Amino acid sequence: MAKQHESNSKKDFIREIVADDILSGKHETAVTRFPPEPNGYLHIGHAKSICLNFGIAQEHSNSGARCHLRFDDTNPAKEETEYVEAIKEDIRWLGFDWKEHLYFASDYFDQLHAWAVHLISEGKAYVDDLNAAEIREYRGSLTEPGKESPYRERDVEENLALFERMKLGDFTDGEKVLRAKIDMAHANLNLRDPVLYRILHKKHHRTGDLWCIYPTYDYAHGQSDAIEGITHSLCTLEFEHHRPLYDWLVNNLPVPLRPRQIEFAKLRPTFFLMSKRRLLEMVREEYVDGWDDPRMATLSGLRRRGYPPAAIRSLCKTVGVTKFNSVTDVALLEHAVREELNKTAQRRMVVMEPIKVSITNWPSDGHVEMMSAVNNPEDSNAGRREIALSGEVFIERSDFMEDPPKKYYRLSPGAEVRLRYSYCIRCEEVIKNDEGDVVELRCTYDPETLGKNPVDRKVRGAVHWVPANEAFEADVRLYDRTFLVEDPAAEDDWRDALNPDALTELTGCKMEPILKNALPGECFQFERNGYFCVDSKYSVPGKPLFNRTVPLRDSWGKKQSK
RNA sequence: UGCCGAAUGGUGUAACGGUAGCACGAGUGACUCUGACUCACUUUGUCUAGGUUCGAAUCCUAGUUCGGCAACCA
Repeated sequence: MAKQHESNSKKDFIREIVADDILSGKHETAVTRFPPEPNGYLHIGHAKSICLNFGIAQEHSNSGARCHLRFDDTNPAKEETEYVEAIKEDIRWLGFDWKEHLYFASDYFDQLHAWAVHLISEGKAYVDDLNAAEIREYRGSLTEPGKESPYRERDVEENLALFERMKLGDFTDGEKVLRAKIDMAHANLNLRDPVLYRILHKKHHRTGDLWCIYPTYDYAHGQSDAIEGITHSLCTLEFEHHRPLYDWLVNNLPVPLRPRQIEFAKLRPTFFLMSKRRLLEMVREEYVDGWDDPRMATLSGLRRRGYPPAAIRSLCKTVGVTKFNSVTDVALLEHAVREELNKTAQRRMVVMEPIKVSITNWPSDGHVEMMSAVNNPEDSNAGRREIALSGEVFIERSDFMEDPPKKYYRLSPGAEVRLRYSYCIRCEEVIKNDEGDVVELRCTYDPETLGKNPVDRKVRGAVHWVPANEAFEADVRLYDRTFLVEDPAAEDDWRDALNPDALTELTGCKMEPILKNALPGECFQFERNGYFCVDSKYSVPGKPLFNRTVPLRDSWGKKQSK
C-alpha cells in the first residue's frame, strides 16, 4: 500500500500516460518491452530503459502487466548468440525477470514478410532497383525535397514478382530493396519512401540461411510490438522522428493493435563512455581487459567492480524519466553506490601500505587477546567477529606523521590513537633505516582503554590495523574514474582522455585473516578506506583479489588537499 | 535555409493557474572507537521579452539557446 502510494505521488510523464490509459479503459493493462539488439553488451544507459520498462510492468502487476524481453535481431551482419546470453544475464542481475516472455524479432520474419506482401498488394510498397548511393541522392536533403525513384510506379504484379525473387535469392546484396511508397517531399526524411527490406546473404544467428532478405528496424519494430500486444513502446529521444513512420506502418497494416511509441531522454553519466563502438574499441585495442573490465561502463563491468544492482536501480529512480537531454553527475551514481553498500557491506580492516607497530609494554611474546569487532553497525543481524591482538600490528603508513599538521587525529611522536576495536596506543619511539625512512613505531598501550575511553584525556583518532603475525596477504586493485573529462565522447579521440591512474595494482596488502575466505562477488567496506568487492574473474579459492568499487567520502583528505 | 523536440540552483528532479520543494554536490558545525555514517544549518534556480489573469515555472505570442534527424544500422 505504502509503495503504491509512493509511486502515485511521483510519476513521470510516461507512467502518467500508462496509468491514464488503464484508467480510461484504453488498455486493460500495460505491456512493455525491452528490445536490445544482440550486437554488444548492455551498459549503464540500458539500465534506465530496463528499469523503466520492467518497472512499469511491476507497478501494474495487479492488472496483469508484463514486460517482454525482445531481441531486435534484424541485422545478421552484426548479431551473435554470445551477446544474447550476456544480455540476459545482465538483466537478471539488475533484478528483473521477463518470465516466459522471451522473444526475437526473427520469430516474426514470416508474418513481417506476409505484411510486406500486403503493403505491395495495396500499392503502398515497391521494389526499387536504385543502389544505396542513388537512394541517398534521391532522398534530397534536410532543406530540399527528394525526387521519386524511376521504379516507383511499377505495378503491383511486377512488385510482387520481384519481391518474391528477392526472397528466393535471385539478386545480390544491395541490388534491390523494398520501399514504402509514402512521400519523397516529406519534411521528415524518414517518410521519404523508407527501406523496408534489404537483401543480405548472411547467416542469421537464429534463422541460419533461411532468409536472404531482412526487414529494417523501422519496418520490424512497430510490427513486432503489435504482434506481442505491446501497449507502450518506449524508446530514446533519437527515435522521435521515426514515430510518424511507426504510426504509418501500424495504420496501414492489419495489425492486431496499435502500440504507442513514447520517447524519453537517455541516461548520460559524466566521466563515462557509452557508445558501443567506442566500448568495442577499448576492448579490441586492449585498453581494458574485456567487456567486463571494471573500468567499463557495461553492466558486467559495473558488476565486477562491485556496484550493487540496487544502487543502479536507485540511480535510475532519482534520475527519473523526462524528455530533457540531461547529463547526470557521477556523484549521483557514487552516492547511490555508497548508500547501498553502507547498509549491506560488512566491515573489515585492511592495511594497504603497512608500517609495523610494536607494543613495547605488551605482557609477553606469546600473549594474545581476542578483540571483538562489529561486522556492520548499520545491520544488527550482521554479528561480530574476533581479531587476535598480540604485540605487533600493522597500521597504515598514512596514519603516522612525524611532523603532523594541526588537527591531525592520527599517530605522531608522543601522540595517542586508538587501535580500532582495541586499545589506545601512544607512539614513544620512531625507528628509521639508513635512508631515513620510518620502518617501525614503538608504542605503549593503555590496558585501561579496552571498550572505554580514558578518563583523563581525549583520544580522538581511531586507526585500522591488522595483526602482524597472522595477517593475510592479498592483492588489491584500486579503480578510479576511467576518464579524466566529463564527456569523453566529445573528445576528438577518447584515448587522450583516459585516466592513466584508472587502475592501481597493489600487492601483498595486509588483511584480517577472515578475508581469506571471501567469495567472488562479495562486497566489503575496508574501514576508513572504501568499498571493495571480490573479483569474480581472477580470484581463486583462498586467494581473493579485491577491486575497489568506490572510496569512502573523505572530508579530511579534501580539506588537506586545499 | 528545413523538420521535430526540450529549456526550473553547479547536477538531477518535483510543483498539473494559488507559499518554487526534494536529492546530490559545495560550505559550516555537532556527533563519532570509521575524519565514514548520522544530524543541524547555509548557499545557489523558473532562458528572454511581451501578453492573458486577482494570481503564471505552469496558459498564449515572439525570440534565444541546446539536442536530434539526410545507413539497405538499431
